[in-house]
Amino acid sequence: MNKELSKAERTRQFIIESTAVVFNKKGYAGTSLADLTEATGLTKGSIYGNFENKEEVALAVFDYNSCRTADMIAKRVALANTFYDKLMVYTKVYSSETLAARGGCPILNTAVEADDTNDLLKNKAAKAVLKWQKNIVQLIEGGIATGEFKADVNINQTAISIVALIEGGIMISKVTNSHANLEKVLGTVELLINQMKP
Amino acid sequence: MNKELSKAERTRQFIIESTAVVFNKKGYAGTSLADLTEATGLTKGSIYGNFENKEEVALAVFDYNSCRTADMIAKRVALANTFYDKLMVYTKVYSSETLAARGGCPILNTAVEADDTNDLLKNKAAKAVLKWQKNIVQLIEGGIATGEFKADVNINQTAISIVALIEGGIMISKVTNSHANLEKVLGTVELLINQMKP
DNA sequence: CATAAAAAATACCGATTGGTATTTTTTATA
DNA sequence: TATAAAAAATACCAATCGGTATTTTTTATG
Repeated sequence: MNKELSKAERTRQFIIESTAVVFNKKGYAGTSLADLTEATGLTKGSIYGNFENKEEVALAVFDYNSCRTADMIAKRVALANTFYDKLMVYTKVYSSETLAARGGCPILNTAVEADDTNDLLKNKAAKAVLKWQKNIVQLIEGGIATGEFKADVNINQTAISIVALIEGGIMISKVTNSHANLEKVLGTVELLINQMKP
Repeated sequence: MNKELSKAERTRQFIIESTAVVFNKKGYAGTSLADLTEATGLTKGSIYGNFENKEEVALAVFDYNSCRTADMIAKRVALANTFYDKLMVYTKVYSSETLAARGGCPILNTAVEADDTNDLLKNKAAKAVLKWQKNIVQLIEGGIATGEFKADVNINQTAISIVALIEGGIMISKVTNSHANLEKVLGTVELLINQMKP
């Protein structure tokens, strides 16, 4: 009786999901194997039966964490009718405080920790940033094609600046314990989007 | 013969300066005492004769790292004649790649690592962010007073957004190894500043 | 230059780190 | 339900962790 996934695959997924928050909060270096056994209720032997080492767990967890956010955004973007509304999804998603409870944005956390210490994690974070930027670029291009946005918009600069604002805003709001700060920054994201209108 | 500073004070400062980059690159959890002895050439006994523990070194290093940047900016701001030029200093300082060589912005690095793990470091990072924002607010207010900027500018939102853009831009450019990305983001900072003109 | 104080080095400590070899338990299938 | 394979637990490992007590060296001063 195959239940779609083998026992090993289910355990692997269970480990990833159970340790996703602790890795995002404590970082790769700050998370110990004891943290992993505590979060999962499993033993070291079991974890090492499913992963080669701590790094492999961290890499899988990053994929899980970043895909979680990306999938959620993609669904909301798909539901919006105009390219303007699709872009506005980003301000609404990050305005809700669900991300903070899970330790903030995994891209930001991983990028900042790994950029001088771990190339595999760094590359994953870099790809996630560029994919995000690319998605915004496509939404702007779509809006230009339909006439929602001006044709002379600086597409790449606007896209990367939206990402920078959101990530910077998350950092600021988390460290200052002030959601109001994030809302101000998201207000500027909205401003950038509105300025693209003809 | 007192040379201004006692031997202990000089050693303390030597430890701070010698470990400033390694702490900024590897983070608090990722930096071991072995890293500190290696960076200083001193022994553990010597380091612990001048600091109570690793945390106290990290706290002193954060102050040193953040003051270094803040002092450099303050000097450049003081030299600029208009409030517009004073604000533009931020885009020029972060455009130079000196920060990246030292592991990026210490405020960003510390805020992201410590926000869920170390309250003392987190509070220091938070204060540095708020002080930075306050400085920008004062420059905008100065510009409004002289008529350089419009009176109806959303001061706090603009100030916090400039900080968010720069910090987000640093994260993106470091993780993607692309200084061009930071320059695009700094272009948007310039845009925000220009939009305040009457 | 003798001497006391201060600073740095040495030599240690128990606890925890990431990781593995082996045994026990669980699972799936014939 | 017997059995073999797979998965999880146990028990262990050397190395490193942050930290300290003690000894040696350096420093400043009378």
